[in-house]
Amino acid sequence: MEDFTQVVIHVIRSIPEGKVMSYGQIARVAGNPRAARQVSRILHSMSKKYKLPWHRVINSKGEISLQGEGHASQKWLLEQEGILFDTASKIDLSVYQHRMEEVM
DNA sequence: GCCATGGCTAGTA
DNA sequence: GCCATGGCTAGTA
Repeated sequence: MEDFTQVVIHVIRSIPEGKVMSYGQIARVAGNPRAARQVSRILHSMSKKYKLPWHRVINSKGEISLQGEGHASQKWLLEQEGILFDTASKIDLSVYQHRMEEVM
């Protein structure tokens, strides 16, 4: 596995319960600000294998990016951790975003 | 080639 | 709503 992927996985694992990070933010912390889509790719293909808290990753607008069934289960999981959604089904990032220093 | 993005602009109200 | 962005897994041979 490549370095960048390794770091992204580490960062995702470090998101505490009840907090979220955005794809772009994770990419930034991992040292490549332009690799947001990469983060989505990693989540898509490696969440199971590496037991990632995939549901704690949302987009920069505070929305769940997944569509359909995935959307519902992600929302449910986040609510179990005490995260509140507004009427537009969005999360207040100023409250729930996990702040983190750059890694490596 | 795939991906679960993000940020900026035009164009409307 | 458009489009530039970029690192590389999974699954087959």
